[in-house]
Amino acid sequence: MQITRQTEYAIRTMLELASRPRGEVLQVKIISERQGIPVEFLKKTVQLLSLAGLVKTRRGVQGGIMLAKAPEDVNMADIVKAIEGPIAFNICLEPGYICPNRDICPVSPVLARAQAAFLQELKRESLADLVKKHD
Amino acid sequence: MQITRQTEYAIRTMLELASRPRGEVLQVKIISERQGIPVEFLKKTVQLLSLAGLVKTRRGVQGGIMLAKAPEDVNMADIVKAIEGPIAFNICLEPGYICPNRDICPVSPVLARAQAAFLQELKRESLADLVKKHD
DNA sequence: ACAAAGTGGATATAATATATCCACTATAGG
DNA sequence: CCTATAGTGGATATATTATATCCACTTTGT
Repeated sequence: MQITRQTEYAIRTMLELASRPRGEVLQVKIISERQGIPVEFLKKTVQLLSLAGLVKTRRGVQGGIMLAKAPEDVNMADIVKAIEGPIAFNICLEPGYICPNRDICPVSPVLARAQAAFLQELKRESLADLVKKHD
Repeated sequence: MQITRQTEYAIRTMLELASRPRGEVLQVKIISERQGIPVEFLKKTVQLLSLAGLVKTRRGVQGGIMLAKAPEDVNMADIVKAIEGPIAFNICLEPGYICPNRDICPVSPVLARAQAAFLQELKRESLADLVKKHD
């Protein structure tokens, strides 16, 4: 019942990027040093962010990563989902899962609502909002 | 980012109990058979429920467990907390944890709100509500 | 006295999260 | 065109947590 450390790394990385002038690239190595995150692990994390379309990457000399969208257009739910995949507070809520006794089980609707409430709160908060508070 | 299987076991156990006449005791073994839960594991789970004051237990012959409160007075959050302990969506929200850079980190308040929204939804649903839907 | 049923501790197994290693590809600059 | 840089991707190791099992013990009704 926790977000993973990797998700936190991802959030911190996005905050780093968002706190810089738009379009500036930042090396993963630099971020890892500044945030105390193991480089190799952060590389994987960044790949997930990239796959989700949240960051753009550039290889080679002078390469690095940058936000793919304006900080106003990225919210916390986006980041969490990018790392953890579709959120499912219980197996019975996972996409594609068919509960053997879904007709009589009253639990999944409750969890679904709780989950929706959770995600909605995360959606309300954009990266831009967070950076603003950061100052 | 999931409730554990043990929490689901606990919910199902509470539902079993709530669906019976008030005051009736039910053996853990019976519940485990009916719900397809490993007995020894369910025993541990029941102990957590007992510790949290959600069920009463009786040892020896004719023993078993029963609800400690009326189904109207137990909600989903109670059960989840009984098994998972205090909910903390991130380390920085754990009771007693002091974030090294809490003054500038904008993340924890967001997670705290999301978490509160989640718990509130769970609180809204009593065991009695669920049993009603069950029928 | 005995069998039933919860208590409690120790341990094993499985699953997942976290971290590391290394070979590879793309790219800017000399 | 060579080289150093920086992301890509796969394989593997380690740590942590969740799940499950084993067993000796206590309580209690008959």
